[in-house]
Amino acid sequence: MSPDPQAIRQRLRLSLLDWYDKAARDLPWRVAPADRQRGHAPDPYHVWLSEIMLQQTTVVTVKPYFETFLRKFPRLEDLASAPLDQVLGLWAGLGYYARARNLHAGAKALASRSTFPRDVAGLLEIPGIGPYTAAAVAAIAFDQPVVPVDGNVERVLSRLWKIDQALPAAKPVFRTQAAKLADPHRPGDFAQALMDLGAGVCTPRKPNCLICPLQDLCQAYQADEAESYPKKQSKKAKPRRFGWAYVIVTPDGLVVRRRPDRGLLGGMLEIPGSAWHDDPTQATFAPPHWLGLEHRWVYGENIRHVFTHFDLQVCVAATRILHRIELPDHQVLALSETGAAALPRVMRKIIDSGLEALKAHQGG
DNA sequence: TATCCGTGGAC
DNA sequence: TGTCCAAGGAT
Repeated sequence: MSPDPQAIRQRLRLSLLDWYDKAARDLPWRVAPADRQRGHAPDPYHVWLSEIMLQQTTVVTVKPYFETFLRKFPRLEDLASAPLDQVLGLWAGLGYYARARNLHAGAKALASRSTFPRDVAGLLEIPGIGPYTAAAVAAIAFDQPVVPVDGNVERVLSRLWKIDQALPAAKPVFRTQAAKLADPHRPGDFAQALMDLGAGVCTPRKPNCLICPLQDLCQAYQADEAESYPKKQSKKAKPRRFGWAYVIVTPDGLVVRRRPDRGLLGGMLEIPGSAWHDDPTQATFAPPHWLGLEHRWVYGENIRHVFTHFDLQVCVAATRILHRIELPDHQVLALSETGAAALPRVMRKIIDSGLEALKAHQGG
């Protein structure tokens, strides 16, 4: 007699929700399962904001940013009416800066509506919300019976059903399997339970199968192959690129400029510098011509930084100039204001390197 | 479908 | 040092 798939899925839901009731993580954007069952609903704004921040980003990293955003923008309308540059400044360091621009556009779109969209179709119309986030918000904020499919859910499913097709090509398979699992009674908790399981038990490396509530259902565990799932397609090697950056300190502060609002570090501030070349011999010391030639440069520690699809190595030169300057396409940022500025991490590294070099050479 | 898009932590 | 990859979306 073959096992009934419906019955297996029902056992899975009960086991996972029972585990979640005891083991749910306490997260600032989450309503605890006990409170949820007493009728406490999460704030859709909080759920949406957290989900945007959590795209490809760990909980530990997101927490302080989430707290800061809620403090600065307690309501959706506060975020919608904020200047974009403030949003970029508060987002600085979190990465994937298109998310910050989409968050701001999304806030405007949401605030212009009479109600927060409650279903996947409505949510998909909001900038920055794709299939995963639409399902996550629909399930968590509104208890719609859908299952968001993220890396955690893919990993859990691949092991449960021992799915051999490789990601990302097999994503449709996972979405089909996930949809079958939707819990009709507690969709929001079920979605969060899957993610907690993936984050804390069914981890990429050394999964803790011995405490897993789904152990008796897991086909990969039974084959002693949990760690070899999910199957993934091999990735291309990352190239390394090279460039120069020029940290220029004037009496009023640092010379910076705004990057184009699309593409790498879109809309963020940067330190003037060369293009980033694949060929290191093309990255030569060539400070901005508008500075003139008589400047004395000091050299900071080279910076290395890892982007998604290339590694970057930047040589840092720094100089202090005694006169004020006005330049088209540049602005001067007071040193006291770099903290709140829209400076991505790589630029902060460059600034630190340059300022350190200037300090080391002072009076020397 | 494939590529582009940050950052930090674990191993 | 290298490698993986984390609650993905836009194009």
